[in-house]
Amino acid sequence: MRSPEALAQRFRETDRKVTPQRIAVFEALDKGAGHSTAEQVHSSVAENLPTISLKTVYEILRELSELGELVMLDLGTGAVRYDHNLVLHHHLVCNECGAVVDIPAHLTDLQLDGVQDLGVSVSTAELVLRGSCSRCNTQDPKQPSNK
Amino acid sequence: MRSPEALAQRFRETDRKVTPQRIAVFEALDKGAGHSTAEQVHSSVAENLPTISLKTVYEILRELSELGELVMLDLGTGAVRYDHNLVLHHHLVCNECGAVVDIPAHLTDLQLDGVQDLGVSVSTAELVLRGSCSRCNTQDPKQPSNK
DNA sequence: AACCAGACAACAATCATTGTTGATTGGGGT
DNA sequence: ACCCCAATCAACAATGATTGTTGTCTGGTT
Ligand SMILES: [Mn+2]
Ligand SMILES: [Mn+2]
Ligand SMILES: [Zn+2]
Ligand SMILES: [Zn+2]
Repeated sequence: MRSPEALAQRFRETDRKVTPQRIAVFEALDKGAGHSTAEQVHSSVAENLPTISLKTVYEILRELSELGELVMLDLGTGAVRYDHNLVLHHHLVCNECGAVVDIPAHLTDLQLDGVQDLGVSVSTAELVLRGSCSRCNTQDPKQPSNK
Repeated sequence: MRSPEALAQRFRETDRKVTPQRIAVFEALDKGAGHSTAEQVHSSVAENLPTISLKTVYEILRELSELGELVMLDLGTGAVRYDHNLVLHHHLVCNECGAVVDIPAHLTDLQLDGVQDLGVSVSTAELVLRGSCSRCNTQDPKQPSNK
């Protein structure tokens, strides 16, 4: 994701209004950890903008992903995650605390040898690892960190 | 998945009854293409057993996956897919027709170089490719094949 | 034959997400 | 400063896959 200012400019350029709700969502995403759910974004924004509705948050998040400024991730955790990291990468979902960890693409050599022999053509490749994050790996388990 | 007979034996061994509904689901999975949804299994079984309820199908499928005889797959296609292929492998989801294609694990060199440097430990790695299946790749598009 | 797991109908409930409607507000171009 | 209309709001209803519930009945297994 780009800076809140860049997003505001993008919204103006595409004939969208830059409202306090949108600014607040831009900033929450910018400050946030990076794989928030819509509920989490709403909670975060509502600290300063108590009247914002969850519906509006959903709409802003959808617009951002339609503009390619945000990536919607379905990691099988129940709710969609919104990723502000636009660089190609993969993810690890912690089995203990549910945290989502970025796995840089260059750390995974993804050779698809002979896949084209199946007659298929591949446009995207998404790798989802499951295991333990560094927190749950180091510290004693069952510490409720982020979820 | 193993043969319907082996599953029946497994059910008897674990103090479950081998009912006509269970046998019918075993056989439908055995004959089926391999990545059916619960609805699809129900439709298939209902051809010969018109009175079977969708709820019962869900319960049998859940038992099979709890026993490790079936793999539940969430490929982001809306409904869970039940995979009777127990050998480690990956999947391609066709963007055109929605078909799910098995990608043998040996065709994908999955090197996770330096991932442990992040402090994480990996237990499973699931690769989901998106693109076109061989049918949609070869034939003219928009032919409604399997879904 | 008899017990009880399992199946059944017929629901209600869940949970994330989207849709609706009608009223209000405020951003931004003039 | 004004005005238009996009955007937001509340307050819901609806979606769709899946699970839960309850009370009844049936059929597998011993
Ligand atoms: Mn990420
Ligand atoms: Mn498969
Ligand atoms: Zn963790
Ligand atoms: Zn296809």
